[in-house]
Amino acid sequence: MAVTIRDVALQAQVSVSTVSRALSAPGLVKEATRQRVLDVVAGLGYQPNRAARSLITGRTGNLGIVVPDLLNPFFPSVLRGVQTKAGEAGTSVFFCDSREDPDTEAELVRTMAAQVDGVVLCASLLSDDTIVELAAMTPLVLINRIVPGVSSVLMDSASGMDQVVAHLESLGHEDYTYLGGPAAAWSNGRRIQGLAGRARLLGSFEPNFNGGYAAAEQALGTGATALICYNDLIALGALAYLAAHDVKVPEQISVTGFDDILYATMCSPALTTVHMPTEAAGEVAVDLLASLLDGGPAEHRELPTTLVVRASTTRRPGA
Amino acid sequence: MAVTIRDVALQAQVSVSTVSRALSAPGLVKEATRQRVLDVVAGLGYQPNRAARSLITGRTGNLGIVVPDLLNPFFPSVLRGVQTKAGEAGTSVFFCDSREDPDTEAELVRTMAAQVDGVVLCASLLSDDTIVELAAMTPLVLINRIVPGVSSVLMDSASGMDQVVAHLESLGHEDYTYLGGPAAAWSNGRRIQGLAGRARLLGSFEPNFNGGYAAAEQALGTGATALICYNDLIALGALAYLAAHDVKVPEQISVTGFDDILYATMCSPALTTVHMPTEAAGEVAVDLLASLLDGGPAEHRELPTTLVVRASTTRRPGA
DNA sequence: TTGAAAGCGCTAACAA
DNA sequence: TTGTTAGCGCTTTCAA
Repeated sequence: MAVTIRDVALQAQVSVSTVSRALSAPGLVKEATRQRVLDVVAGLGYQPNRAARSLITGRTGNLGIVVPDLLNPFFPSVLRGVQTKAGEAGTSVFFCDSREDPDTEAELVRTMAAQVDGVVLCASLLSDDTIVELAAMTPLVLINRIVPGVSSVLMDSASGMDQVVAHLESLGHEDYTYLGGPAAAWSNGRRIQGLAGRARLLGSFEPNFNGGYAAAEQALGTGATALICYNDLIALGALAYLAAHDVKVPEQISVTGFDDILYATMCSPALTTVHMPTEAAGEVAVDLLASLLDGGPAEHRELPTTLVVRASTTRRPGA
Repeated sequence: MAVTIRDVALQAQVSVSTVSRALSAPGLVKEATRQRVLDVVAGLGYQPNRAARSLITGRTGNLGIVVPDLLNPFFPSVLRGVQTKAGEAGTSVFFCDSREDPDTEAELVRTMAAQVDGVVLCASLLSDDTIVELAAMTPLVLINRIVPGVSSVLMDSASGMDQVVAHLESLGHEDYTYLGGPAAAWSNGRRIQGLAGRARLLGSFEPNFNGGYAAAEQALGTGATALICYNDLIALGALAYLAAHDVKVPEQISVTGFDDILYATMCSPALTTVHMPTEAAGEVAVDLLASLLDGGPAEHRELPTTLVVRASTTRRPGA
């Protein structure tokens, strides 16, 4: 077996409790003793057994994150933020992908709950009630979702959408269609709010490339001069459909996305979209979780979004 | 506190050992007893404490994966495969992103080692020696890397590269340039092997969009009629550079990628690239890890790659 | 087929 | 400032 706290105690000629304290409550040990212990620890390469520690403290030192779709670049970026912040605190992170399925999502959170100190739930498709129930089971922080009494961090969709519409109107557009995401997605509702009735609503579509391709097909008949998409993946799908049908973007029709994933810069035309501070959101979520674990109250943070104007939007044809 | 094994024992009127056996060694318990225990377990919603179990068995029921860059869509896809397979066995997965830094990578594996049953190391930038050392510390499975004595699963780059070159030659190309990835990346060496001296070598470049943009700038002077890129992200960067400088792809110059990330279908022109079975690789890695944990020997698996011809390649100009 | 009891490695009273 | 000791919740001998 690996080296235990007793080996360290023996070699440092102190009791196990002194070793334990030297490591986790340095203030309670005489400096000289502490140094001796630390030397032995380093020499032996001792690493405390997390299971044993966890058994006593009730803390695991782990946290979990569940996202709807790892293949949407939006989410790995959130993961990265979570890992960065958690890593600083020596916390490890479990991940899970619910594949856009609410039942799987709830199941995953329940499973995780047993082995983490808390979980970050991203773009949840669950009902408010289920979320509240889950939050009673384990410290929970929501990303891009608001449920009363549950901590959350929001990348402000409504304001982002507002910027999109303002941008299109400044270009003379008057008739635009919103290609909506999943009905169960809270962000979708939020974006529709941001539209404030100023757009024709279509959808719901799957929030991925194929969904966008299908969406564009439906949208083309509406006579809209601009397509506002639920997210970049849908926008990219729409772009592909339009290209395949010789509809020029942005000359004939403008297209906007949401999220500002890496691809939004790479595609052609580059996508006008709303930038979301994904990594920052992940980091803030970890902070909120930490404050929850310290016994703090549920908190809500809002992160600003910014419209990034690229090549997929231009003046309304004939305007 | 949560419900413990004693609560179950009490209510089922058996000893704790019987409960334990009913749960983890059903054969050793009379069927009727077992059923009674199971009923109580369900009724109470009992979940065994993993820390306590782990303390005794020495197994954590967790595994870890470290990848160089979560923002490269190639890796989330591997993650997904790992999670899928691990989830089936009730195993949870820790993830870490090394940000393309070998020191960080080694550090992450060492940290993980203490709290997982094994780790999957993806596209490692470490030296063979370090990897061997790590493998002595914890069960280890490599993805896209071969080190003698260490389990690994390979998506066959050399053959993929061979297909790329054969494809270009069938289109009449004679002069092509390879835009290389990181020198420390084993896959890069492997791909160069696959080229078998048939291409001009340029690089190394960062394996991302910016790297590709810079790479194309250098490559344009070489007079090559085709650019073979280390990965799709580099190819995408190259595409962007070429578009910005009015070089028509594929009319003036053909471009190929590697990995077949989702975006390779979405870009314009859609990218001719080598499809990598990423999710499958993740799943196989988990299998290999499991066999390692069962005391099996280090194994090596190779997964086939296939060239996917899309719109970014065509006949050599003037051919 | 079952139960009693001894720990796994650690932390946290409680004493000294 | 340090040591002694009693468990945390579970699995696994060993006996019955």
